[in-house]
Amino acid sequence: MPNEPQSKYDQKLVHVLKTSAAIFAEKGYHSTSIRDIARATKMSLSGLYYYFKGKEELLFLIQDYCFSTVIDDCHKLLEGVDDPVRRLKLLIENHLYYFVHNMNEMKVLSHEANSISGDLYKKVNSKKRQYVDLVMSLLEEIARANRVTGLDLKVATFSLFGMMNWIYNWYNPRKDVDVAGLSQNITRIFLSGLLGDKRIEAERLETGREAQLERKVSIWQ
Amino acid sequence: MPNEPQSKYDQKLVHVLKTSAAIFAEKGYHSTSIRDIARATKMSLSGLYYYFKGKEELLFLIQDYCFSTVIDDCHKLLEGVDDPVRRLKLLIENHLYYFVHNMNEMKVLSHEANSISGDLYKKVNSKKRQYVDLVMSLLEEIARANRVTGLDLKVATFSLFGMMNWIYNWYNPRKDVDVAGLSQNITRIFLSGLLGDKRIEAERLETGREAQLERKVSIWQ
DNA sequence: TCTATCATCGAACACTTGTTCGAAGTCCTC
DNA sequence: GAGGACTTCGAACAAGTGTTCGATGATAGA
Repeated sequence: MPNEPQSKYDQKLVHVLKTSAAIFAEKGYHSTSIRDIARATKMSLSGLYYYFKGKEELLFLIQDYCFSTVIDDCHKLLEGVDDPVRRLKLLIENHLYYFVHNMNEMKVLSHEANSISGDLYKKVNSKKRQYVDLVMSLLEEIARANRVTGLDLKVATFSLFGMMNWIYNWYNPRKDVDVAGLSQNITRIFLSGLLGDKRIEAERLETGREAQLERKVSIWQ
Repeated sequence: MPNEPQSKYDQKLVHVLKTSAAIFAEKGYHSTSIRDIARATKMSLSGLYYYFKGKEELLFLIQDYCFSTVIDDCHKLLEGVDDPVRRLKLLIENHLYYFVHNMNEMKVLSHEANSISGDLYKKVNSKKRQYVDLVMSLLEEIARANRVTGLDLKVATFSLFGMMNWIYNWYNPRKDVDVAGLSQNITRIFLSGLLGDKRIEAERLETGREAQLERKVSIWQ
């Protein structure tokens, strides 16, 4: 997508994408019809198809552009920073910053990850994998430097993504802490959780209680 | 749902619910047609409607029964345990235990939370609120007892749920750590994150870099 | 002013959707 | 084996879906 002097075409495309993202975020991708989007953008049904080949490409354009921005800015932000802890902090901050300021698009990116298929899915997902790898290697570095042992780094990585990406389910920018506060809190929990107390690591869970209660495995009994 | 000698009716209903949950988990609720379910259960389209009033009630039955089991067993497990930290550990363990052993149903519960509406939505959500309150009050207790300051407990609460509920996006029971390991890791990260290092709390994020890079607010520029 | 590209539209198509309804089949009890 | 409840089914319906197509404005460079 071009940068400086956005053409009339680009402006309108962005308008379509923004509006679509808002509706997708509210009703979900599959429950949104092209007619819904036509109504919201005040365009005709067929007129929309001038801007995308099909509904799935519409979803792709939102996801891809949104995610690309997050990643690109993340790399810019990390440039020249060597300390892995500092790098991680900046990554978290960047991620949450975009999440909060583009909740619709980020929700569509997170929640509709599997609503896309084929090559378009592959395209988004290869970027996603890169991003995950970046985080995981950062955690590895931090863990090694701080002699963290007995922690599964894949669990740690996706725990962090879970904390960050879950916010579209509860966060209300008007009622809750601001982005800075959100970022600080999550960073603090995760980072001191990562480096944290060996006492907690050592303590075993009392699996005894499980058997004691003869808990079902399947909820269906 | 009755317990001991399940009637033929109940057995078949459970079969329908389990099969539906599996398809919902794979394709998503809205992209699943009743015809898909008919095919998978080897029943006729209209025959299914003997077991539920409509597609939405089908989703409700899965979500409600699944969540009720998790909560009921959680309360049983916590009964007689006073130490809030121990209570939290057991809650996490219970939650993850059911998540891993009933991934389909728990994914449907998490991912299709907004695919349900009206009274059925209210019913599921009032339980959800109770469950969230239980966790939040547990965290409050722990934070007070350990003189944890400057931590937003709502952020902490939903960070925990994010860590736990996100697993349907990545966890593979055949490749990754087992439930016990998963539970230990997440408990360790969150708990030592909660009680954790004051140093991390004190450290301010370098918001300077933000301005330096004149990052956009909206990704659409 | 002519013209070629850009942008938009109404109408229609082929298809899938959730749901209903009346009629069968099946089972157990008397 | 008659009667009644429980269970299943085929066929149909009305509504909504994504997408296409040919035609019509708009725009701007020659």
